[in-house]
Amino acid sequence: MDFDLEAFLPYRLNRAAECVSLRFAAEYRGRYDMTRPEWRTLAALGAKGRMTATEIGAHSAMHKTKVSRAVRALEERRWLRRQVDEADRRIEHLELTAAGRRIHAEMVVLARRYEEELATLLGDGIRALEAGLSAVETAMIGRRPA
Amino acid sequence: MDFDLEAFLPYRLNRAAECVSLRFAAEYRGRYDMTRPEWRTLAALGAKGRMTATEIGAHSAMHKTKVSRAVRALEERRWLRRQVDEADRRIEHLELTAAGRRIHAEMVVLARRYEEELATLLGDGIRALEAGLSAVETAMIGRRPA
DNA sequence: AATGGATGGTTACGCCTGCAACCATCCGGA
DNA sequence: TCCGGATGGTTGCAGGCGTAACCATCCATT
Repeated sequence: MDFDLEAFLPYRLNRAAECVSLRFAAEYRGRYDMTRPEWRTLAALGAKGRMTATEIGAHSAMHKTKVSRAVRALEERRWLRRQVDEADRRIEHLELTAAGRRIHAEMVVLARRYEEELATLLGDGIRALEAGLSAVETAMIGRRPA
Repeated sequence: MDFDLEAFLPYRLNRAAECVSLRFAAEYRGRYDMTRPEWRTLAALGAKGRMTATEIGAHSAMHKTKVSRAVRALEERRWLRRQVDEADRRIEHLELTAAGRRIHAEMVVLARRYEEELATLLGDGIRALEAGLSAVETAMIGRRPA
């Protein structure tokens, strides 16, 4: 009976993630009209240079349909180019165009600025949060719901 | 350029929340075919006994349309009853029916079990996580995206 | 008593999502 | 060579979501 939703970990995690994430999403949505999957795809490609859709999905923990649609959206803006693999024609190698790399560079600046903002907002708590997230990552990520 | 999405706090928070939350949602979805807003509404009413939709929204950080839909769904299952306020007929007081309280009791058991599972999975990390979440809550919750 | 603004709650619309089914291609074994 | 299963990727569909517009009701002011 005396169960407090306020104290339930999944609930708290969700709310915190929502809040932290939306605050940043508001920045790039307003500027570039991008969705989160698009931003993540851009970030992954910007960092690694050349990946397949499957690799992006694995790296970013996104469902493959999400990746597929994000890739199409980025391609339509000419921020991304596809290249069919010569040896295995199912595979598409993805890479950013010059315009895509330019946008990526701008977004990295935004991201870094937001990281600093978070650091000052959270103070020492940020270290605890990072430690806790590491614990979740090693214990649970990848594990399918029982 | 060398920006690693893997290390970006909003991203990590989201992934952890998704993982922790989905794992539990799978339990009650499978058993009761409930959505998260419905579960949260049930939990809030089970704990407080009698609330209005607006109060539930404020308490659980849910958009009022979410609450509205969850209330209707729970009402259709006869787990919840509405009662129009005599003095102010805009207000609807909500409370669980006997059946609703029964389900709530079952779900509290599930939630507690999951809390224990998390505690063993995360080990000491759970304390760090809770501290980090507290920091986020005091620093950011309620604050609208700039 | 009348009115304009505030409040509780619902709903039409369009966007995003995951599931499942699908297409094309590859590969290993008969 | 042919076939069946596996893999990369796309899409139809149904459902959840937030925005904005909406209805009903209340209340303070006049």
